[in-house]
Amino acid sequence: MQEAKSRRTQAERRAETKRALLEAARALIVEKGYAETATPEIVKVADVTRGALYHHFSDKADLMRALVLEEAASIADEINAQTSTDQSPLDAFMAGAKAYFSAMSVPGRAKILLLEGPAVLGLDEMAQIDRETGGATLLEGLQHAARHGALKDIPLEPLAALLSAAFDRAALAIASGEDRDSYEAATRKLLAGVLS
Amino acid sequence: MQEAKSRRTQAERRAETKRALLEAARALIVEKGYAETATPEIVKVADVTRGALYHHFSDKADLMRALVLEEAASIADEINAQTSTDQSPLDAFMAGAKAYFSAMSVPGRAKILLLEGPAVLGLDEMAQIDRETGGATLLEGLQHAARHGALKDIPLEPLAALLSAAFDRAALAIASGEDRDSYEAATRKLLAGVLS
DNA sequence: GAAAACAACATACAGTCTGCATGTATCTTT
DNA sequence: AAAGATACATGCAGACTGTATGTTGTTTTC
Repeated sequence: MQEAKSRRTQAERRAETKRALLEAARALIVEKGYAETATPEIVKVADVTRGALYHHFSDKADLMRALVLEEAASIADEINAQTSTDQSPLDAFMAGAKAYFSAMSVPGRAKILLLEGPAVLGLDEMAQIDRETGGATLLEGLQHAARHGALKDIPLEPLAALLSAAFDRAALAIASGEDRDSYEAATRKLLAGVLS
Repeated sequence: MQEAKSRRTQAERRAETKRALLEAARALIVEKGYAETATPEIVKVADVTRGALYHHFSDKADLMRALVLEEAASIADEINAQTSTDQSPLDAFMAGAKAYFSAMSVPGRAKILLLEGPAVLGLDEMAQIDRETGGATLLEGLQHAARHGALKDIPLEPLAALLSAAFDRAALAIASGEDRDSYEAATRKLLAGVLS
């Protein structure tokens, strides 16, 4: 029987401090924003030193990047878990939208992914993360609908981008405490119009 | 005849240094972003001292606020200048959207108003500025359309928010060099669907 | 099962930035 | 023209970031 703290394997040490750092950073950044959250404060909450932070992350933005990647992966997982059986195109889209809104309703997630993330990492890198994490679902849905006759002569990628922006806005509003049903109704109206 | 530099009135002095600061800040922030633009650099380009900056603006964010207000006012002016004669609802919306895209195409403006602004001032303050500057046009258009029968049982404010987000995204894409016609076509599709 | 090698931290420091406090020049008022 | 106000200049304190260097804990090698 070995003591509680000693004799940890290196992998365990790594994982534990990284976890502590990510959780501390998440809480502080959600509360006060990235720019107002200083690294001395993060490591104080995480109960490690700044040396550990800069050992695991190349700089403060890199820590933010790790946070964004985690949240993006969680979103993708939660949406994939809600495997929608095949329905009408509109219902399929709305099911996806609702799953997205639910996943984005996890406290702090919308702020990290839709506000602080783009500000810190830039739109380009956020778009790339979105793509790699599984963000092309919307475009694929539109392409599928287009193959069945609808959306003639409409450029699909721009349309997907616009719809995505609208969904993000809805998610942000819902996360901010606005009435969920209203935003879902507006979302449905938007989708129904596009698919008509 | 008085010398070129001396004998300026206080109002002139104020206006000139404020202008120099705003222009220097604008150029640097557009180029490198707000966080990466330091006040020593701004005053160097503006050819004044940091004392002048902090005399005219309460802090760095306040300078950014002034920049945002200027750009927002310019946008409003440019859109109002394009007084659209009364047309069909869809055409009226599209005329407004195109005017918005044009106004947002001024170099740097989209970055200031849609990226850096929200990051520095927060979404709430940006929304307030938008409202005060004349951003309710979209909602008014929807309300007008609703009075003529369309949009039954659809919550208009959320819908306006979603459309606004889509427009912003289109403006950002166009400002980033994406194909303007494609985004206008997608915008039209979105609007046509909503108004159908 | 030591000792060497390595990974995971801890500490100290240099450079920079922000905001303020205090000093000086320029303009306005009387 | 003197007094007051306004516009700016300079200097400083505190804080923060990133790095360089030192130390502790873990794994590997013989």
